[in-house]
Amino acid sequence: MSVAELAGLTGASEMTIRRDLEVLADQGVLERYRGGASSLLLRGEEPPFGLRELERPDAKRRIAAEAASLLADGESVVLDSGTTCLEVARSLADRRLTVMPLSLHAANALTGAPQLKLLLPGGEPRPGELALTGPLTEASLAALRFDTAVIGCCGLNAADGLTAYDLADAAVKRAAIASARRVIAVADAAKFSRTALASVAPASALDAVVTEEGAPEEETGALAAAGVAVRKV
Amino acid sequence: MSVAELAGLTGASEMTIRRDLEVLADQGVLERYRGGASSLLLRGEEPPFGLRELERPDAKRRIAAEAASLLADGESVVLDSGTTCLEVARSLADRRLTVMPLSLHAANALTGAPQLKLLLPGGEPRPGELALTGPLTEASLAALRFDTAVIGCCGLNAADGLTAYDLADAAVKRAAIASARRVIAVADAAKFSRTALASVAPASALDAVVTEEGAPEEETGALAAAGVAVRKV
DNA sequence: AAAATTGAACACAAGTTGTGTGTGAAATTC
DNA sequence: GAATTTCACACACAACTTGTGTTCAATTTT
Repeated sequence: MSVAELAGLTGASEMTIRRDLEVLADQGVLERYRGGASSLLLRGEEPPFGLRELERPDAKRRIAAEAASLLADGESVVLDSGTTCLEVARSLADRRLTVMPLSLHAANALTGAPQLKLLLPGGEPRPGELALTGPLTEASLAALRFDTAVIGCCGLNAADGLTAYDLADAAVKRAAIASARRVIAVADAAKFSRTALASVAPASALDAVVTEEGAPEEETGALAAAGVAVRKV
Repeated sequence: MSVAELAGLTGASEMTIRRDLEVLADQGVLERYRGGASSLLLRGEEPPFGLRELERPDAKRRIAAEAASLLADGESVVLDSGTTCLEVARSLADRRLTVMPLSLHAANALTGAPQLKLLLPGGEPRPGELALTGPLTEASLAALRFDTAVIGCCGLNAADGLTAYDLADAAVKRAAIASARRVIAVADAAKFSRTALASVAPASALDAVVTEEGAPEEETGALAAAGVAVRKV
């Protein structure tokens, strides 16, 4: 895509296009070259956090509210990384809970929550995503036992189970699931038609899935048949 | 202090005073009652983070830059909590280092640093301060060995050593010092005339102190006599 | 019951952010 | 090496956000 082409398509000036491309290049979304830029996504990779957060915010908010309603006051919760789980964090701000978020985005959303006991795992924040990963994270999780784990994912279906794009992320999710008595997965409709590289857990490891009305019947039916409580909002 | 009194002193309207008082009350700086508010500081306690960050930012920046210059590329550094250390974090953003910040403020300042390897300890972020404390933090530190620790403090002098207001904080500082080969303290001039509740370490535990020109001669001299390299900027 | 205080709604000013234009410098192409 | 394109800086301008003041009804206090 050339700068002139983008300017023509958007109606913005070339200067604006250049400025925006520079920001996106810094985010790692695209590669800049003289006269234009080429996308670095689209190759089965995950779009960057900033872009994903703009996708269907209303659906995520509804799913998050429903997941939050499944938590009882006083519970201890481990909260996964990702945009949907960040929304869950936001809807937990006024609750009385013990929460361990697995990303700095969620942690920042929860600092200042008056009644919430916030607990951070150690680890290395992945650039952009700010998901905490690595041996420190896994060690922190291994040392604790939570009432509930709220897990996000990149792909989810009965056949492949819960999958993630990033191997380090998948290991953390697995550790979170292992250290929780109850596992709730949050997933919008698009997740059911996707399977990512890293396998996290079979569908049978989940106690409940919160999704939306648009989720394909055959997939949610198969999950229900596997003993997972499916809630559509 | 009554609302009308404050409005008279500042020249602002009562509505503005009320709004500002509400913010400060949320921060825990003061207690609101009908007709006015009373300060919760001034009792030898530490003013809240937001206020401290506005105090002498230029001096902190100079001290931070000097401390940063003492670090060599490639080093592993544990970086304490507090406003001065937050400034150190900012001046580390373009360096090639491994950094473990002990507060979420510093962590947020360093996400996005391209060449920096960021490592987070676990722990509970103290409200406002966002300093990570507790057994998880101490365990994370105990498992690691750093080249250098950059430590802030509430009070520092040759007689009482390095002191902090918060007991949990002091324990974390002690753990950070114990897991580093070299210890650099950063302290503006005011710290030398103050001794806080919790004792962290004797002055002899420090390898270097970075402070400013206004620091009292007798104190810096006593530190130098104890074998501490003192740098004034 | 009367007085004082408060919070909400609206209007307004100031500061911030994003955008466009013009210019000269730098890089690429022929 | 000259011509052309692309880029980056500077400034001007508009849209938006933020903070402030006013008014007014509701609440609390005396």
